[in-house]
Amino acid sequence: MSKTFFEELNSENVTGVAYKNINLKKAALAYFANIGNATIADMCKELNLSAPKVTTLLNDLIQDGLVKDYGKVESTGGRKPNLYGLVPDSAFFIGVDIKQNHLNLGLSDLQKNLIRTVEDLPYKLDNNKESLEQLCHHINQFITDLPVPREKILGIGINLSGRINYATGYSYSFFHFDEEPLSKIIEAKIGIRVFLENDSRAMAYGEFCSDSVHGEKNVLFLNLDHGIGMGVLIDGKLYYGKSGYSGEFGHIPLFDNEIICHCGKKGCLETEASGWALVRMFRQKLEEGSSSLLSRRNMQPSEIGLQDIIHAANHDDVLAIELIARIGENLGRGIALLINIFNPELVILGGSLAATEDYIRLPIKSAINKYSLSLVNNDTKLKISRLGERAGIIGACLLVRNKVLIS
Amino acid sequence: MSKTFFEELNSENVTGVAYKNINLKKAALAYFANIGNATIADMCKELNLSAPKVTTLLNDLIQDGLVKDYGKVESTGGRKPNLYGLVPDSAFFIGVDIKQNHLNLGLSDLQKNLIRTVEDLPYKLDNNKESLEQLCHHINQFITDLPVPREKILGIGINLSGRINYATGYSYSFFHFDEEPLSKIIEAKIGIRVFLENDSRAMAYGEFCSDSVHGEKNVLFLNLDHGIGMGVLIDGKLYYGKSGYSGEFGHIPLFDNEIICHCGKKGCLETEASGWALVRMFRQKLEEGSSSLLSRRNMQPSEIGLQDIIHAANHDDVLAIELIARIGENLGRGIALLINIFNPELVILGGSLAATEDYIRLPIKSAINKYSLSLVNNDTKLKISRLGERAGIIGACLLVRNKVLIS
DNA sequence: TAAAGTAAATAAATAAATTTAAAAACTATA
DNA sequence: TATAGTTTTTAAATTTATTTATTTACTTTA
Repeated sequence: MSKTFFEELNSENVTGVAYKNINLKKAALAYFANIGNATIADMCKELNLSAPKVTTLLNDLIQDGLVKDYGKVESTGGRKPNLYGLVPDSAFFIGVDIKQNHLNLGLSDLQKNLIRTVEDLPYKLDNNKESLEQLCHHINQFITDLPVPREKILGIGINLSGRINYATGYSYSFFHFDEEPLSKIIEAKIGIRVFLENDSRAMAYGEFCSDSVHGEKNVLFLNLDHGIGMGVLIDGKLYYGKSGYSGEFGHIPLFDNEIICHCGKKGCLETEASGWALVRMFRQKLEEGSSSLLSRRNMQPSEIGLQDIIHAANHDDVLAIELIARIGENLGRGIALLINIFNPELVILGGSLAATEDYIRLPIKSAINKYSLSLVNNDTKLKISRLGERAGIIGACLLVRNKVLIS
Repeated sequence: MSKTFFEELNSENVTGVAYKNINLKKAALAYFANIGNATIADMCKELNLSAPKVTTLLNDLIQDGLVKDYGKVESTGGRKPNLYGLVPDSAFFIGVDIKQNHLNLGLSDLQKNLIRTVEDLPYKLDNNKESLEQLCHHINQFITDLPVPREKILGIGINLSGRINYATGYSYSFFHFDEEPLSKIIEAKIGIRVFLENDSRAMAYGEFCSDSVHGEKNVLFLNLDHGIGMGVLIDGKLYYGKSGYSGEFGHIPLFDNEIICHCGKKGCLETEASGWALVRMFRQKLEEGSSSLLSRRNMQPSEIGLQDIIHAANHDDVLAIELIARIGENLGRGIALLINIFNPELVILGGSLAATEDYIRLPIKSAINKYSLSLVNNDTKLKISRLGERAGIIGACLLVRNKVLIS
């Protein structure tokens, strides 16, 4: 029943009143999707329709199985209105967050509820066909294990790092073997619509939809991990740029050094302000004889990873805290620049480094004050991500939901 | 007649069918404003309405005096359609572009035609009440000299450099004497609605509406003058940020020098890549004994201004060309960063330095290639402004037109 | 506890839009 | 040059949405 509805939703060559009705249905669904449940009166205001029209519209959507009557709700005097909203289990979405060394998978329903997650599933992201095969296998396994019929899953959102052209479904940094776009290749193997997204942008979207954001329309999200990624919300919408490559904040030429970045250039922000840089600095300090919780545990410098340093900092390791402050200061200079350019209401720090909270936030904050115009930076709040590691799967699910439901 | 219409346009507390009709009128006007003239069939497609409805809508607008029938036009076989469009002289807009040492004024009609301009009117922009008084006087004089009745002028757009809060009408860098917003103060003295805008953003808008831009939706405009300003077009709309302070590209901390910028900070892009920087470098070179067209004309280093250097470069002065190339290289590093962040389709170079054309464009281009990711910068075209000095008044007029007509 | 007041939902009446059909204006081809 | 084919425009018919009025449901106050 609902399947025919989603077909109808994307049908072409519909004109006149039929077209308008489809659009009204979309608008109603989008409203429910964004706002949650609503009364007929709410919908009248939102959609500029009369009560009888909204009533028939809702009845149609109830017939389609997408909307249901949630019963009466309190009123400010007078007859209690009925509340209507989406039927949570009428449709589902899958989010896949591909990290360097593991996979996070999640399932959300129509009402944004995260029903099930599988986190830290061991998986090695390599740029070869076996790795891609493995990925599809994991996704398929996840789906077959779900207590949800396959046909109710309307789409899969996959987050991948590097250059992704969201619109065409091409990935340029990973799995770019064929003529066909990567999204189509995975789609063929799984049999459900696939949407690729840049990992940082997906995390950003997850965060934007969370309660970190209250009505702010211009927000920057920074994914502070080994690399530095960014997602930009402008006017309440994700910003892509021409081909979806926007937000390459990690590779802006901000330093005058001789360190070669992963991108092949010199002087990138990532060479002085990323997780890679932190690991490099940390190892170097140890080799120079500095002491740390980690060295006292007899770890070799070359064995030490980013997670170890973050963990050490959160256990009051002075060297880790010092170096994170240095990273933060460098990063803050970069963020100052973003604030001058974007005049955002809010900057959210996410990714694994954000777990060090004020150890990274405060140096960033003071660098922002130092390097950006005060009238401008007074406008901007600086927060730590609420969702942490989960931002990725949540964002992936919500993006697919949006794609299918709203646009 | 048309006056009552614009009142109706902004009337509140209108609901139901009356509200919808006002919205349709707005949509029709916006369509004409953006696209130009159109046939009934075009409007049907655009507004998703039936032919009879569009006919009555157009008749209403014709009654209001805003739209007229432009007669028949060629067809692809079959009956020739009638073309409808805005009545050019049913409404007018004034644009005022305030420069450091002069004023440009312009009048445009409803059809975007620039009817009259007064350029290079001597005026000294100082941050005091006399200067503000002078400004109002000039504007008033311009208006009384016009062959257009005052009541047909629906608004005045004023471009000012520095921090402008477009929404509230406050200017923070100039004329910030009173509690009241500057726009209201000028409005009171002239008796016509006033809209303030940041100068670079207004120029950007002028350029975006010109034929430099063909369907590109994500465009950056750089105002290369004494300072460096930027206007950003995102998804076809001007980007403001939280309070309208976005685009402070000149004050990003990109250099590690000891030069104090106008903003009070060190290391700003403006200290190494602006008109001010060019003048400083040029004077220094002369003092160090370098030779130039200008020194051979017996000009003292301290007398030399930006225009002189631009003029010299365009007359093949080697020193000027060399230093402009250096400025261009520094600027290019900044633009590379913007390209990484925005992935724009187009970057337009405007402002007085853009008049040196390839002398500035080519060094910028090569720095972009050097400092930004190639997959990203391959997406971006780099053009010199078409409108030159006029971008300001055109942008100011068009912004007011937009404000009154569309939003 | 009844009556007055308020808001939501529904029904009937009315207004407004779309559809369908027909007329008008033009092009292309036999 | 007449006729068939197109496309626009207008007119009439029909559908659809809005208004207005009424009923239902509940709150508040006398």
